[in-house]
Amino acid sequence: MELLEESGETALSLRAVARRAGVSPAAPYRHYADRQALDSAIAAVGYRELAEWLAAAHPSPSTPEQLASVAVAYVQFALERPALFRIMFGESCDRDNDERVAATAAVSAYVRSIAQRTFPQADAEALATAIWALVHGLAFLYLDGKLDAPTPSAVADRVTAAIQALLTVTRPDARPSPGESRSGAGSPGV
Amino acid sequence: MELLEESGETALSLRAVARRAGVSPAAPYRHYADRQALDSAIAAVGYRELAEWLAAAHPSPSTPEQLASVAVAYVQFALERPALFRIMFGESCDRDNDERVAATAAVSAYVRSIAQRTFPQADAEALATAIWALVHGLAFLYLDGKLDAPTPSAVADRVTAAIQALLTVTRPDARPSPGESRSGAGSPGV
DNA sequence: GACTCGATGTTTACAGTGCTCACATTATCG
DNA sequence: CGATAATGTGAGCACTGTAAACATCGAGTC
Repeated sequence: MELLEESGETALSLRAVARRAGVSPAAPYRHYADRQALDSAIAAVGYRELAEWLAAAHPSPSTPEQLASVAVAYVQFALERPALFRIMFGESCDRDNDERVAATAAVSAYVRSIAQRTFPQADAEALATAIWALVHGLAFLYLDGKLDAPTPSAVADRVTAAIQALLTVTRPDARPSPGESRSGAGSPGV
Repeated sequence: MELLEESGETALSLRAVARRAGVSPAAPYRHYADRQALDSAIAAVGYRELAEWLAAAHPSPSTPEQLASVAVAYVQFALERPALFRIMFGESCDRDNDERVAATAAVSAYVRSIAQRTFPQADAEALATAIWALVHGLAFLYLDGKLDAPTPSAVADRVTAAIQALLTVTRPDARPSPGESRSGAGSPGV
């Protein structure tokens, strides 16, 4: 974890960990089966810290505004600890790691409870999935620079705006406009 | 690209590319400055293929249902070509790579045009961000096994359900309590 | 045609990595 | 106290990214 905070994810190696611990390069293999096991262990810790971080933003959100503040916290976590976040989510998950599955299940349950509390009338399962995905996607798009993140507060504003936008969209009683598709104007160019 | 499809992202190395090309280990350096440059080039191709893939799902969506079909396509792309998708989004983006920024800008514009067409009355910018994030998040959560993906059609169903759930949520009349800023004041450590 | 020069490829080399194995040390507990 | 499990060590292998010096080859010019 120290290495991650100091020098990012590329600096993380079993050998570097060994050096930091003042121990021979092979020693870590007594504690972690392989590199992936180390990653899983770190990720598990990360999930727990993420849960605490979110709870600190709001222990039990029950309004869209409170939900938004937790969403902002999620994105902030990703941006403040990018290396950790990438290890938590940017790799194929080792599904055999119990610690790891338990921790992610906890996050998942937490999101579901928020969804249920905030929108009791909705399909909680689907809504929870959607909310987690929305927030998770925002985090990654910012992390990858697909969305500009000039200042933390600008990010916070855009996150809340995005959530606001989705929640306030009223389903247009879809009568497809007779004129129909404005010629390929919106097709993906490139 | 061949290497990616055949053996996943871990099999991708400059040396492996050289071998595949029947050429010495140092030869690729005449074409790519370093490993990251190779990744960027691959990613740029990936963005273009993603754009085509989405356009194939629906050339210019203008209803929530059509939007959902494009969303499903996005997630499918991620699941069918995980290694490519991870290179496109799972690494810190090299912002100096022109090809790359252009391609992602195109995707971004594409999403915005969909948002605008489908929900003309909404804040297009924010909504586009939200939709992209939602879909992107779904893709990553599935990719990482945070959401179970038993069959492609089950995934498709859950993706549409998630979008449906978000779009049909009616906003409960919860007016922001006075004094609470909407940009997430109350979240820790900002 | 000879000649230059830029693009491309080759060789060799170095440092860092994951990982294994045989061996040493230490700690714990019966 | 001594057996035994836990932990650490060293050397070594195959692989990676990257660099530098050297070779080749092709297109265009005199």
